[in-house]
Amino acid sequence: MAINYKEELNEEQLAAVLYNEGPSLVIAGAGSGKTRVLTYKIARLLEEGYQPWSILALTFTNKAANEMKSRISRFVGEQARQVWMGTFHSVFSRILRMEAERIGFSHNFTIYDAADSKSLLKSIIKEMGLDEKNYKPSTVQCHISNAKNRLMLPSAYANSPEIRKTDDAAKMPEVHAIYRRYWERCRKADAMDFDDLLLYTYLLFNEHPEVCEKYGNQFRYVLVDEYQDTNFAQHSIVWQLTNRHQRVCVVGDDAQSIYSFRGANIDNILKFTEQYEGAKLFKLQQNYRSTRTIVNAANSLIAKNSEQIRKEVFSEKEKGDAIRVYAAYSDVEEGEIVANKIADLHRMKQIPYGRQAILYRTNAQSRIFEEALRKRSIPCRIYGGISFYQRKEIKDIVSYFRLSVNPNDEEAFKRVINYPARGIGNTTIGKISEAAGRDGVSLWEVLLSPLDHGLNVNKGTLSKLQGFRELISGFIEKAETMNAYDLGVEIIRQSGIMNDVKSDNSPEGMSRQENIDEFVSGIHEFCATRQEEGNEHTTLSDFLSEVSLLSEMESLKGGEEDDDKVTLMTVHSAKGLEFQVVYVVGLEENLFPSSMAQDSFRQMEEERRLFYVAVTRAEEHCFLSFARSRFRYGKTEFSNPSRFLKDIDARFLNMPDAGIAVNSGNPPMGSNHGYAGKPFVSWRNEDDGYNRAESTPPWERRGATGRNSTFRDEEYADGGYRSNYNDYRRSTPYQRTQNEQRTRPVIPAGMKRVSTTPTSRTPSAGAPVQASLRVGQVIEHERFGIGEVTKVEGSGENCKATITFRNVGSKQLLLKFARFKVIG
DNA sequence: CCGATACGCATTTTT
DNA sequence: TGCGTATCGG
Repeated sequence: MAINYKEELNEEQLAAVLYNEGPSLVIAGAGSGKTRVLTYKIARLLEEGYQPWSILALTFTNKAANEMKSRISRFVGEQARQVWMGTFHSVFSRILRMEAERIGFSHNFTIYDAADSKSLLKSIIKEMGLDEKNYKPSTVQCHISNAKNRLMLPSAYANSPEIRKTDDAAKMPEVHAIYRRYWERCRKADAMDFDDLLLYTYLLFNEHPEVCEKYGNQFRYVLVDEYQDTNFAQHSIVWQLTNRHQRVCVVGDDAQSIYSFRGANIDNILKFTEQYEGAKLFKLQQNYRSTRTIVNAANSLIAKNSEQIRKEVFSEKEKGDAIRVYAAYSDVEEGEIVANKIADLHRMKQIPYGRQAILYRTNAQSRIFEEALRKRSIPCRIYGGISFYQRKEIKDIVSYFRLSVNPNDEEAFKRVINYPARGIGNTTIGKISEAAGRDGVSLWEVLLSPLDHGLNVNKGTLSKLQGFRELISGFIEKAETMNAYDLGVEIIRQSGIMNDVKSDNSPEGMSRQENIDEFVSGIHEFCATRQEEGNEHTTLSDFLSEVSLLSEMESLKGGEEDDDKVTLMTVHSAKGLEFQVVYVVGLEENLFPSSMAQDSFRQMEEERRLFYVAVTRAEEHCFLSFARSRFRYGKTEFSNPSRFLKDIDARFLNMPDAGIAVNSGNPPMGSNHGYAGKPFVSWRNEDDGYNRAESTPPWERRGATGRNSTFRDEEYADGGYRSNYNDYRRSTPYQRTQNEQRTRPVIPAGMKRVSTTPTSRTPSAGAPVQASLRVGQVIEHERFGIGEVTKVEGSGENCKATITFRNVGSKQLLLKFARFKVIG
């Protein structure tokens, strides 16, 4: 497919795409087509003759990687599959698995998630006899994580006077010792935590120059998305790979750096042109997303920050409405106001629920909005909460899997040795741990030869341990050859998990059962996909190495985007998204900006960037709101409107009329006579321009008197929307996932579902018509959707077709296994 | 080894 | 307040 770059890109985008004379930094303002530049640039490189596998494109999320992959495959077809594209963690874990032996790990090393590493730290703190009041696992974890992000090994940590001083001051002088032990324990367990994936990559490249050279040569061009979110380790690895050839392009927006609490270092992007001398700077400043008002408002806000790369983001879209600010008495009223507005826009302006989003600073705020929406029968989807793989029942199963692939995995071992209950209690586990620690071996090795390691337990216990050992040994043996799905099912049965869960008929038990079913389907689907792509065999190890870096079941989720629900999420998780209407709520001091940021300049600037991200998510309408009182930590707290409301130029705001506050600041505690319970907020008439707002926010004007509520006539004009009550599905906490309350996937007509229930797969189920597939035909695949056949190879059993799908890009499918129907 | 009760704590979280 | 963890009793 020929790409008309000139036609499809603006001047700056084009320049950034075409530039290939050295390193480049693309500063991409919000909504300025950053992903567009990256994808066109990769397409261009391929056109110029770069081999797909010589291009490395790094992102932070799987979602971003998948998105880019599918966009690129629309240009270049199946070549896109060979481009090295993925998250830092997934790309480098792939490399680490290939090179594991060089750094003392095995190919099958485990990846510890945050919970695993926290649990390990907890055990270590306990073993060391440290005061658990002073040494909170999460704090220690944070220190260690920071150290790793800065490429600091235990020895360097222990030898750094500054760090030791800080730790001493924090009453945690022994963190260096914990770190060292933690490091060793991970190695014994053949496990890496998330930070290790980066740190060990760095070490691998650093200690094995030939390996570094190998990959440096292979990746002739490296691109990085969201560079403002990189930490020092990531920055350093990119440098290791590119410092020789300097063919690197990083894209990001310093104004959207909101992850410093995770180690992101804004200096990486601010100082990029210093590190890469002569790097060319491109600025994408035209915003294609939002109205001029929204863009200008956001500009005026971010201008209040001091550290940033200068840029002027502009929009050529319509002017749009002023940003309205809603003042509410209470959190509950804030919820009602927003819910009413949503209903209003839905009814009066036909704005779908699915294009409206409520963004808040903290997850705790979601509940009020959820309830307000439910009262109005407005469907919503709440993001946040624990992800699928963090659920206990899933983690338990995954732990068995992990153990079957890597029996030295200490956390998995401890998790399942007595689940389901088999009479091996804490005392016994303690003895095993002790023996393992004493002899410097893994728990599993103690189990293999308990006598050699002086394990002192009674006969009964010993035989129980033998039982567990044999159970796992059986799995280990099978893991090498058996298919992941078959073995997975076997493990769930034989371990006793199946029985345990089946015996629980409580609602929670049923939910667990469903999750397990879904997980099993997921494994099945994973194997089926791999098979269709031509991989004969999928082992548990294959499954684990992909799945341990997924937070959701992204890989197998059918598009559920189509259902019309209001989105509720934190501002952090909204980064990268856009909505026609955005409500940024809870704009109060000590909430947004967070109370944690109050005494730090840098953190306050980050909060402001966070607010900037929130506002720039809006395409057409942006609403801001705050509540004067809020129920928090068991009592009602009063608060002041956020300083950020004053940071936006008043020209772009539509403030509530006078009379919000009796006085500026907090109403008298406990005696809110005069306005308690009354809806007092009055709004201006419909948005019609900027210039009415006054420079002093009304709540700061002294002596203003309240006009009584006129807001009902506008906000509660809710006519018909109570009728569809039944459409709304109540969400209960345990149904909440990172992605929503899930609904059963819809099975497209004419195709059999492969894996709703694992047992539903019969030999004949959905057998595809395979005889007559020709280039140019359009098919609908069960998972990948609609696509066009671009290539057919082989015949009969081995017939393999290349299909370019509209949404997921190009895939090679073995017709023997693929499930689809021909539609044109 | 599980359940009940008490205590203490409380952002954001791509991987 | 409300959850997750810690500890004790059966």
